[in-house]
Amino acid sequence: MFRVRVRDRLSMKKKVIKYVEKAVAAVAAARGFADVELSEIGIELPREKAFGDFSSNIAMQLAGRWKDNPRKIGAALKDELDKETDLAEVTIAGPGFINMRLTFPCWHQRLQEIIESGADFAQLDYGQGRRVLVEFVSANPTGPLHIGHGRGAAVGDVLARLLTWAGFSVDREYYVNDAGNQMMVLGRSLRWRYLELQGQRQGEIPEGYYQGGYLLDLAKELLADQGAELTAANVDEEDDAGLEFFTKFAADAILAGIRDDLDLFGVGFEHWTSEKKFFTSGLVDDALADLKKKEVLYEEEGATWFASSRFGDEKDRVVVRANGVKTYFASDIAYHREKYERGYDLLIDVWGADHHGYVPRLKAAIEALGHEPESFAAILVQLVSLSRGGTPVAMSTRAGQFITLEEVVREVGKDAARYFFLTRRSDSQLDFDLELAKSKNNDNPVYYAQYAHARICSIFRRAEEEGVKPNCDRASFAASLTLPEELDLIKKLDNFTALLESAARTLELHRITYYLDELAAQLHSYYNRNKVITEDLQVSGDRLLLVGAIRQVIKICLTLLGVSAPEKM
RNA sequence: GGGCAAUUAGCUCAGUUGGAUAGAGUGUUGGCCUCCGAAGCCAAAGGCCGCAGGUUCGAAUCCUGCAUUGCCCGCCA
Repeated sequence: MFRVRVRDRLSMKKKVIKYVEKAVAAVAAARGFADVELSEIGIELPREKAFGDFSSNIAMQLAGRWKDNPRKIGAALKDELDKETDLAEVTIAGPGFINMRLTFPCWHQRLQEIIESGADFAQLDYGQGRRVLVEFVSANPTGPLHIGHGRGAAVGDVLARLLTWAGFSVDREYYVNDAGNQMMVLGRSLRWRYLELQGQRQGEIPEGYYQGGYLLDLAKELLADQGAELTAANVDEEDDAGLEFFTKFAADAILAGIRDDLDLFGVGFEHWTSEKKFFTSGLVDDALADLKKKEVLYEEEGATWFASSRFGDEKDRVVVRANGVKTYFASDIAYHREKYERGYDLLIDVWGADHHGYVPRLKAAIEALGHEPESFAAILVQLVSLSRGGTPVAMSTRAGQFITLEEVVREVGKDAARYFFLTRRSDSQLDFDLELAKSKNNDNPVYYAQYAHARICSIFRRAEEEGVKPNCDRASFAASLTLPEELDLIKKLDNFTALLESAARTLELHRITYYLDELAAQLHSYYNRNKVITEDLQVSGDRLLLVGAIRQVIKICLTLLGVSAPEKM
């Protein structure tokens, strides 16, 4: 495998931090202060453009420590900063903010770096090659994926894309919950449908069984394929000896359907891991033995408990029931233990938000096993409520009345569905309106960004017709880009690395869609105000550089989101 | 009863480590195509950042209490 080279050099912010650090060190030395905690230096993008490109509150921070007036300290720092040739202007404002403005050539050079980085721009070495396992969807193979699973799928997949981009080595994993009671119920439900088809059962399917119509379809399939081969033992409802056949048939078929749906949604997995494997291979026993060795298990009332409360959980949890059956939690401990053994440095689980109470106990287990609690993160994904043109659509998994992911993707398209799921932070509730997501010509947010991309492509097609080319001359590169909105656009592009780093650090994906939306808005606004292709060759050539760089970043964003970047719409 | 989270414009939501005059979309009202794509742009109106205290140069952001809402609290998975 080739190693991805980090092509982005310094973002402007990091450059400015260096200047400020240097100035602080100089002033500190002059005042006889030895060490200053330089990590505390904060550089911000001011809200008001008039304040400059960057601003620092360091003078106010130092004021307390040095027992001096912040504006005085600011003035001393300004004297140092004025020596930097990249800084066009340094001013002290308000209570002691230091506002800095960079020179035009400085920004033009930054644009050049961005363009030269090409499709790799803003790739980070934040992850430093550490191995991450993102586990998501992991829906029980008892029915088709619904829209809630779709959100989890989008979040997990984009998380994996983002972390890969940020320098981690990432694998995606689907944990197949193919052990336990619900699989028995699945088998019984299919068996009942099968018998119904043969006229041996009438009326409503019993309470507690899976009611969805997909089981009836499966039963038909089963009857057509191999119905004749089923023995009396297979269909004996008194004795579950033959149940395994139905369970396996249903689970395999449903899992295959799930794979197809995810494929349609643009989501693939490196690993599909079976829960059953953990019981049959003795991995659960190994994990429990490990915990026992660490002296965090005890017996009480016939059951075996894990002392999770010692690690911050609110109470201890049962791992082996009094009847000798190991709990789901026990297999989950074994599962996560095995993930670490496979060599992953960081585990990320994407769960439904109703599982939030489960986080402390799993974290406790991870800590008890000797791993850093920070090496595990659970991303909680809130429910999706579905509506159509403003009126809610009722959903009930048990009653089998729900809109499947497949239906949604076929109706609104992969791009719109994915984008919609990522416009809000994952732990806040989301209303998904089918009509809105489907609308192709007005209110749909996904088209806003795609349109910006297509629009730039259109400009380039036009430029080619007119024989105008981007300005590649190093001496005059981008030199005519001096409008405030042009500099704002370069700043926005410059800030992309910081944006991705914060998204990767916090695991918050909505930051990408917000950034993309803002960048597209700036582009549209610029386009409406200024013509890219003009009589002036230098201006046209420079503006093509700028919009070309914007197209590049929009495409990176869309790719990270798994959304297409069309050249025409 | 205990725990976790949330509360920002009519509605849906952003708001990096505490920073300067609080942001977007949508909705409402009014403008912009003889001009590179109007799936776009511009402007106006709209706020006790749930309430009350505290911390400090400075709070939507941190702390405490209260109110309201959602979720979780099984030897289920």
